[in-house]
Amino acid sequence: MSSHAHSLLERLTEPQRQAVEHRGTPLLVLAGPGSGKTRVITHRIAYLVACGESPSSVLALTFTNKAAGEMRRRVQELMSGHGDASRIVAGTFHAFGARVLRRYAEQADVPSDFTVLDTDDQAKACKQAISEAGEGSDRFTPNAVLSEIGGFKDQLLSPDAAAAQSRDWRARTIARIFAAYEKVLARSKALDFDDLLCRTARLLREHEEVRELLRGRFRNMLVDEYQDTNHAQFCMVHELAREHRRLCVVGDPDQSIYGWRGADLRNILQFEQSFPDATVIPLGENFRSVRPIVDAASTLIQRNRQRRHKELRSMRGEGDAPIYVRCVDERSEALRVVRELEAGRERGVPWKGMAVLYRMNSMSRVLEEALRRADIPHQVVRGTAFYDRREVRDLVAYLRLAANPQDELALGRVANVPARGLGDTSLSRIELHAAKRGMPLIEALRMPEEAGVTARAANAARKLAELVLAWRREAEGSPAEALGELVGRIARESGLEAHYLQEDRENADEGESRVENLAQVVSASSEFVSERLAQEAVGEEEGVPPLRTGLDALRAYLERIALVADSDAFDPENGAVTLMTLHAAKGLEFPLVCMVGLEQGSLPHARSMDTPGDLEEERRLCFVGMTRAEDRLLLTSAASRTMRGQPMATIESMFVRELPDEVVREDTTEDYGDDGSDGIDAPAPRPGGLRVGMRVRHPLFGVGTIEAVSPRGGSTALRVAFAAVGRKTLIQEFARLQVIG
DNA sequence: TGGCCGTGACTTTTT
DNA sequence: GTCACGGCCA
Repeated sequence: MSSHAHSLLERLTEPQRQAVEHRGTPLLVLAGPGSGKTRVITHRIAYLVACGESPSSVLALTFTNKAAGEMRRRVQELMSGHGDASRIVAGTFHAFGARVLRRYAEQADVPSDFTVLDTDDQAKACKQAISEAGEGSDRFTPNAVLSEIGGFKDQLLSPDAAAAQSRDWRARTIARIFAAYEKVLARSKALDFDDLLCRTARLLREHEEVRELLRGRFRNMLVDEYQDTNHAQFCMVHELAREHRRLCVVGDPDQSIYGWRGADLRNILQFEQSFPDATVIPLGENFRSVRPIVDAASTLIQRNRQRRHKELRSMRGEGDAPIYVRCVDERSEALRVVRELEAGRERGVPWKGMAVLYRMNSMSRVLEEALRRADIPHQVVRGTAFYDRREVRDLVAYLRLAANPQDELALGRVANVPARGLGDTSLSRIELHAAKRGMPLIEALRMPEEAGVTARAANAARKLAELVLAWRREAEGSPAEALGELVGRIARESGLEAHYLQEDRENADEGESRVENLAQVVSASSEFVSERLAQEAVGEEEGVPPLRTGLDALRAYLERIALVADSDAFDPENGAVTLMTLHAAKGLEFPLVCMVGLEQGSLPHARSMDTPGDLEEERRLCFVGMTRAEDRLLLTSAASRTMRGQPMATIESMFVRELPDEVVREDTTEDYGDDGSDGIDAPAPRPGGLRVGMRVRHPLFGVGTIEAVSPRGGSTALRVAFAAVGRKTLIQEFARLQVIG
């Protein structure tokens, strides 16, 4: 063994070392939270290479780009010159699938220059398919259909196969819509995210020569977050690894929280059935959290039936027990959180070491408001990422058109953005005409008269087609370096820039400017290209074709943004408290964590309370949240929570009762809204609770006396005489008045 | 064609 | 409460 290989085994615990060293049979590492999962994977890769395996024989699959990037970075560090880390293939399942499909496009029966649809286009394509199948979207909502189509794809079923196994009318209809959907995608030369997996799995299953080539190349496989794999991903892994069986998967069934997205827990629970001579190594030592936090989370998760037994032990020793508080309402809850964060700050925890977690994005609002009032710097990890914003997607749609003028979905999105007189009626007329004549839509746009549209629409259509084709020519004729200029030109000539400039002006308080976001796309594209060209110069990323023309660059950039969601935008270096959903928190850790909304209906969520399997997933979600905390964990619930504008009495989460007695139940009678400070956050009085003569406190005006109460429209107007500012008329529902005394 | 208004729906969302 | 979509009217 080389000394470098030897040194890699130092500073690992015994089970970690076993997992790194193990050879010869498939390996399942059951890695509890904070047990050094990433450490094991990265050390294992570096160790394999140090023992003489070629870096290019290593394939490491992850779910997120962030995880893949982190893995590459850490492996590189560990290898420190012992071998070429850049030849290791570490990427997401989807990116790997896309790469294989492009390479073996012919065998996979996909166009080699396919584009990848985002969720929005997927919905549009689905709508289109529903209507092409002759159904109304009243009976079949795109989202419901899409999730069934996703299910078919996950099971590697073709539309025909799906139709063949349909029992009733509804299933047969959905299979027909599925077939229509596949046609829409094919016309646009597009694949959706599920295609990247299922088509790769089918390619590997059906084409022995491709399978053998890839098996020969990737003789060392690793899979991260194995509990989140779906059936198609399992097939990809199984096809590649079942012969050489040099496979190491790492995961934790207790942290499987994506069942609703198709993750199949059986993949990890029944690993030994799929790979009969498998070895299993549990990692139960937790190096992240203090003992009472680990114990509380562990007690909770033991209620689940669908799990593999694993003792969790804190290696950090004693610390504060988690605290649970039942608050009056969500505002009071938010204030309790604020108090906790401020106390943490006083103990020396930096803001960035704190997180507030919730089940639903809609719960962030009240928290944001409270943190803003308390002047606590914070960032919300949003559901809608940069590339999800309207203006960005509009520009991206134009870019896609330039790359692929046949992209009907992109065209449909921006044909009339900004408004150019080419509305739905004319567009569908032209679409119909194109379909009849069997010509690409872009060609039909150039001769709109044939479709019989108004002169205004015809003019707009022709201009649009000419624009798109001109961009396309420029893309082909310009060097890759000039991508930024091309993107800038498209932003300008499409009219988007002027359009959003106008909108920015009218909407000064949008917070951030849409035009600025467009400019960000321009700079992001040009940064992307220079990065890629720099990599090419040093010969990194083998097997990826070099970028020559602007068109190559444009395609590569589009692929990147299709496959890179930007939860990657989460920046832990930012000196701010992080607000995010429990799902988004997976894989992260913070010294101080607040988890809000522990109520029946929120956690567990109302839609997941009735079936035992779903309920267990909710419990795992709670487990994941709790185990993010290193030193201190605050759990809260609100006795009353406003949902859909209505205040509703809530029932404490069943998970609270499942926690051990050691968890401190804090005094619940305390009202954080009535702490005598400025009264800003006092809960509003119940309607009708105010009477003439009452003394009240207003956040801005101070203390006063109610002089009159009168109904006005649907609300109640109050005349209040304030000591400091005199008489004011206030609307009761909006003025957060607090009754004194 | 396009804008405005009313209705309904509304977990989570690695790619 | 908020957002998105569909229908209706100018």
